[in-house]
Amino acid sequence: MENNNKRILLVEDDLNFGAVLKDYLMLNDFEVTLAKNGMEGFEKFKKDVYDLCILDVMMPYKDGYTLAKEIREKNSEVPIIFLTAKSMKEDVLKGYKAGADDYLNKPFDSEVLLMKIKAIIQRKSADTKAEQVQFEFNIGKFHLNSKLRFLTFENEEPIKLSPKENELLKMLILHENDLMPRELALTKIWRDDNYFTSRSMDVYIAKLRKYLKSDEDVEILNIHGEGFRLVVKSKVSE
Amino acid sequence: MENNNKRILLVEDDLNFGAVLKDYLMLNDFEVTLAKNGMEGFEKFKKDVYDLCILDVMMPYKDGYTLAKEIREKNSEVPIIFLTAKSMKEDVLKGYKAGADDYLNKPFDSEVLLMKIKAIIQRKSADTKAEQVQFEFNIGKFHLNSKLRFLTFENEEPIKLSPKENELLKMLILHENDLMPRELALTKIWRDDNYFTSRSMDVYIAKLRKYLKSDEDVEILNIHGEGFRLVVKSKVSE
DNA sequence: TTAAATGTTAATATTTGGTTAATGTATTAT
DNA sequence: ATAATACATTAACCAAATATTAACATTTAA
Repeated sequence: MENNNKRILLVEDDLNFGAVLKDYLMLNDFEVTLAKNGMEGFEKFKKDVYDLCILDVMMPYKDGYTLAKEIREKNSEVPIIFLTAKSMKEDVLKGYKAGADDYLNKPFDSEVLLMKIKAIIQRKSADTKAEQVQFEFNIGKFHLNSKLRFLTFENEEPIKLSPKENELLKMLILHENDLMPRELALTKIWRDDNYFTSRSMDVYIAKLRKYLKSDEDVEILNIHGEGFRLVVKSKVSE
Repeated sequence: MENNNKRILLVEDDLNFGAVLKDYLMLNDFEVTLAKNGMEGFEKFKKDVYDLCILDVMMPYKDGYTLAKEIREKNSEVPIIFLTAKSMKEDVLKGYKAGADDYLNKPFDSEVLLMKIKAIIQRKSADTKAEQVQFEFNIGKFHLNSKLRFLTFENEEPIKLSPKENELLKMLILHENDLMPRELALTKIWRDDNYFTSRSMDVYIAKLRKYLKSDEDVEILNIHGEGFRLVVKSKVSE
């Protein structure tokens, strides 16, 4: 599996320790965002979607519990693990009350943390799946099921799309009649923007054009230097 | 909180400690069944439905891990908490691999245990409702009894399925005609998602395909990089 | 008119899946 | 205890699907 790695928000004021832990987690195929205090942590949390938060309890300005409460207010589902230096009962209870899923006393073993992370993400993953977004689209006489990666023209046999074909077509449809910037597709789908990925994308545009030929009202236009535009002509009935 | 009717299976060989813990839990409105060893624990587990299992790790005859694995084979959802005297890393890892939801080092604070119990039951109670119930399925000309792990084709002799075959087929059926994500099966059934478990799953898909060959309208399709899809063709009569 | 950008097809590389058999592991029967 | 068994995992090999790169043609904008 490539880009569907789980995203972790790590909030830890000890920069040294934070960096080491981040590296370790990244080695284990997680995408890690490191914030160095509660304030920054909350800003990052609001800006992105995470599968798990690991919060240090003892931090200046805003401690882990306060941060956890704020996070819970915005999102009641995301799993939270506390890192705490003290194994005081009060702290543990306070943590659970703030909505913790688990806690770990420092110093802890990294393998144990890894296991906890896996266990927690696993138990949550089912629910998270519910947040399925939109995956069915109509475009001209075509119908795209982007979950099963099927493109159907009228009543014909569905064409199977590859992951990249599917993602690209979906992104075009989401920008129907509007510019889909090159850069956007490259950074979101190819996760890199350089000469080669750009050429690769052009190859995929060619493939999509071939698929879409059956309906002459549907076309992918190029906007030189900017990106592409999926247009549907004569949208009479709708 | 109306934790009142939650049922807990407590397996603890130290009778004194077990009795005290049981009383404490009952004072907090749980229904508690106490078993004094792994054998008895498993018998009681089979006879009744529990919302949570608390297992001592160190027990004569059958230790907590072994018991947990047996429990997991019958029921992959019920939350399990381990009680362990040692805080050895190996034990903790072993526990998580056996499907633990949490563990506690003895001696522990009863309030902390209570918090954990509440946290775990709360997080599980949502999912548990939907699943768990149904165990008989029809798929094409087949009938699956996932409790007895029997797969029957028309009037022929039932095929006995292994636990993994059974779980996997059930999960496919629950997603009939839709995508069953690889990741879901791996995290739920294999409890880990890596190269080897993924290959293991492919082997099981091959086994299921062999079983399902008798009905040519039933097929397991692959969606490259995503997962599998169980389809039933020509669903004419309905 | 010329460099950069795009269109297109084909060749090549990489990743993922299908399948069978061998190996490992624990349980049950002898 | 040892053999038989059931089940699960790992290995090995091949095939299919997907992605990238190369090569060359065409278009666009300055």
